[in-house]
Amino acid sequence: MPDDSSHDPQELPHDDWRSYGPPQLPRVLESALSAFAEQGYHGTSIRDIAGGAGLSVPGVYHHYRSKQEILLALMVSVMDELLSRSRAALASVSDRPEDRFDVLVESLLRFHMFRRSQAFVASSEIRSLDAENRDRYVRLRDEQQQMITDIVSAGCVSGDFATAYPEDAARAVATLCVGVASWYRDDGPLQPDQLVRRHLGLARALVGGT
Amino acid sequence: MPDDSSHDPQELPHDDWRSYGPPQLPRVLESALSAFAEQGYHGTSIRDIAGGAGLSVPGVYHHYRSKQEILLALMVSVMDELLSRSRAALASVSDRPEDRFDVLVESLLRFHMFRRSQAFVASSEIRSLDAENRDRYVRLRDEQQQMITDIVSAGCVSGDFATAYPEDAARAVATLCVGVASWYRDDGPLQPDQLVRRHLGLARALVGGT
Amino acid sequence: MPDDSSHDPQELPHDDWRSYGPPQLPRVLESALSAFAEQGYHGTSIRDIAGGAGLSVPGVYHHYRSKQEILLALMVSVMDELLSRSRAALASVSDRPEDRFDVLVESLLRFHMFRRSQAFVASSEIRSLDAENRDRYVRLRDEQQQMITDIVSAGCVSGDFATAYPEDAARAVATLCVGVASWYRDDGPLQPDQLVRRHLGLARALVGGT
Amino acid sequence: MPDDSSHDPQELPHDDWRSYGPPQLPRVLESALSAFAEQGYHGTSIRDIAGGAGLSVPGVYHHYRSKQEILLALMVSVMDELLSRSRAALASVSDRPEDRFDVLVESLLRFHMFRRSQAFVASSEIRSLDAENRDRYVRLRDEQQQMITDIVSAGCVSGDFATAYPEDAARAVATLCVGVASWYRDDGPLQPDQLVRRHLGLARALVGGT
DNA sequence: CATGAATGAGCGTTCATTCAT
DNA sequence: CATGAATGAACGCTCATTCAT
Repeated sequence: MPDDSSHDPQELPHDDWRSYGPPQLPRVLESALSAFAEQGYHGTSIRDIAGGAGLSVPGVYHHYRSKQEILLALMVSVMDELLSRSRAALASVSDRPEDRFDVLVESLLRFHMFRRSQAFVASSEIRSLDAENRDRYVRLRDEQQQMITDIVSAGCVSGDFATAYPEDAARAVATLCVGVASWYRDDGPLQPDQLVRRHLGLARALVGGT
Repeated sequence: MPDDSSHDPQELPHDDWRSYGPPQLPRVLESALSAFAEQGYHGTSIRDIAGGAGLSVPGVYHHYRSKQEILLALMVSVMDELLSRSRAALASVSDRPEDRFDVLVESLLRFHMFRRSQAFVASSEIRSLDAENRDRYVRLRDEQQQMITDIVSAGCVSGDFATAYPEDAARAVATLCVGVASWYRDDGPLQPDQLVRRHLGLARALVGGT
Repeated sequence: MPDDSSHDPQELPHDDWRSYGPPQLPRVLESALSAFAEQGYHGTSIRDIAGGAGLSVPGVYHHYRSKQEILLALMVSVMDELLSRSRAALASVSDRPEDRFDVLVESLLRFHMFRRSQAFVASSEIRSLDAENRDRYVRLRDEQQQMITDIVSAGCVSGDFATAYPEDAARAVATLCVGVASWYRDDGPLQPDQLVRRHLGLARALVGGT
Repeated sequence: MPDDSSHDPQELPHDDWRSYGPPQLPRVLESALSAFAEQGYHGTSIRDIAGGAGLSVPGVYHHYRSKQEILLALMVSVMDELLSRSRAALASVSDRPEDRFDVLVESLLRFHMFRRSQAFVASSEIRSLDAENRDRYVRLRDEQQQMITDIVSAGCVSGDFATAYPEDAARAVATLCVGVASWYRDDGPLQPDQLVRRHLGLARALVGGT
């Protein structure tokens, strides 16, 4: 099994969490990503993946032990990058809940714009993970959700936010950001910064901020 | 091919759009629904569907010409019920944008609570529809989205709502309601009326209502 | 799964244990038998079996759940016929150990001549059975071996046989009979009755009979 | 291709044909042997063999051109050792048929005890040899069988043996000895010398010796 | 509607084998 | 000898679908 760790986003601390180059996925994952995004995990064959990666079928199995392992590698890599960028975003601001909220939402929005298909696959193929892998993955996702909830709760305590139901609001914020991956297009009418500004406004409204 | 139109929800005008009995799907669709919800369209075999419906495989083909036709029938039936309930909800109130918004959002929320798996499958399996069927279905879905956008726009004109970007806000409202299907559980901590109240508040915040 | 019990040798009591018609195996087993005999279980593909049976690959799976199940069905059917004929043979003679020995050996010899490939596959593919199936099969085989051992032991007690090591001798007798399946040919120089006579002589010598 | 002839048993004249050290097979053949013994030739992959030998897959191909060549090398080496020991055994006694018979049977028995899996694989995988290799191997095996037949025939002429069908008896003797490989265990109840004594008795009985 | 039988195509996976380094 | 990368062919098995009864 080859060493793919060079592609592991953890190794690249996303101190510049706002900048997105082209995703650095190994060929097989790249191919699997677009196939899963279009046809889903079960609708994609190893031959599809191999073809998209310019490999033969056994060539794919040289790198990954099974189709399931490809899915897992893909989803973990996505979640790793998301978490890494979220942490970097939070590390770049003060302790004020408002600032922390803004920067985290912005990071989520940008990720769901610029890693559209990754984010989409990661959220839609959880059920295709084996029980064990699913547990492992869900823990990562919950960690991300908790980051939002914690900030919203802190903001309620501090009086920066006014929602009576911080957890519901936090979930709505996450839903809003994740939803972006379902409709955003690079070539759409909305410029990234525009999108961020507008949706940050919506997110603030959800938590009863100013 | 037998006539299944007797199951068409359009025939039952949902004048009581708030009340949800058990869904009235033919056995095959019922079985397909839960299978698609758990494993997706491509992860489900005709044998799965037949087994779940207590039918033989040819028995399934007696009712539907293909697996694709099952998916289409299911998705159209879901959308029909959703639209039918939305129209009934709107028909039950005045012309005031605030009332219309509230009632439509409430209807959407209730549908995504009480037709959880239907709504989930309908939104996640669009890509599994044939090109032709997909067009047909998307038109229905756009119709639903347009209902929200129209009301939000009207509210902005009338001064009831204050958002600067009615279309983005309307989409966020829809995302919020659809998202409910992803996490709501009958046996969860939130009572239906409670959920409606809280999320109606969130929806109003999104459009800058009071 | 179709009912193959009509081919089950247990249902035809082999009261005429000496007479061998053509084997009455279902087409799939017939095909598997000759393929296994020539190339072994692992050297035989489902496509080989299907082709030999005049079926498509799924056609084979309509009758048997797996390749392993084919092997098991084959081996059990062989052992059933062998045991059934052995019992019939013993049931046809007196209690005298000499008679019982002669008739059992004759039955074994004839079986290994006229069910050559069956016997060969049954003895050579035990290792290809799953652990569970192997246990089940080995019990049947031990039962057959025990029939010989019991008779030899009885003959030693009665003084009909003179061997000092009845168990070793009984195993040698079985080895002798089973070995026939490795070299006997229908079109060989030795007539069946001739073969039986000569090898019955050898078997008697092994137990120190007269 | 490296020269493996240093492992060729012909170079170690088995003048002490009774003594068995651990088998001196090259690692690849050693690994192939145990794999073939357990799962058969077709049930064994090159990766199995490589793993068992502590080699990489290309490492195996460094020593042998193909899987088939491994099988051939293994079977020839087994047969070489068997024949070499048989000749050494015969060279150690007088011309008396009885002595020659005893010593040859003893050698065969010991070989099938102490080279159990070798003997088993050699006899069960003949069908897995290519046509050409099979011919070459069968000639060796026939040579071994002929040694027995010749001695039995000589004993009949000299009056030492009393069987009316020397060839059948000789084959039965071989079958008896070969059969030992199917059930003998190092840790079984029968000591090697005991086993030899008892089975020599059985072999003598087969040829009508005293 | 059921059962039973069937099939072409395709599934995920592994095979023996090769070559560059 | 190892590692790493690769491949055409084949593996056991399942797919959606059909037809006769």
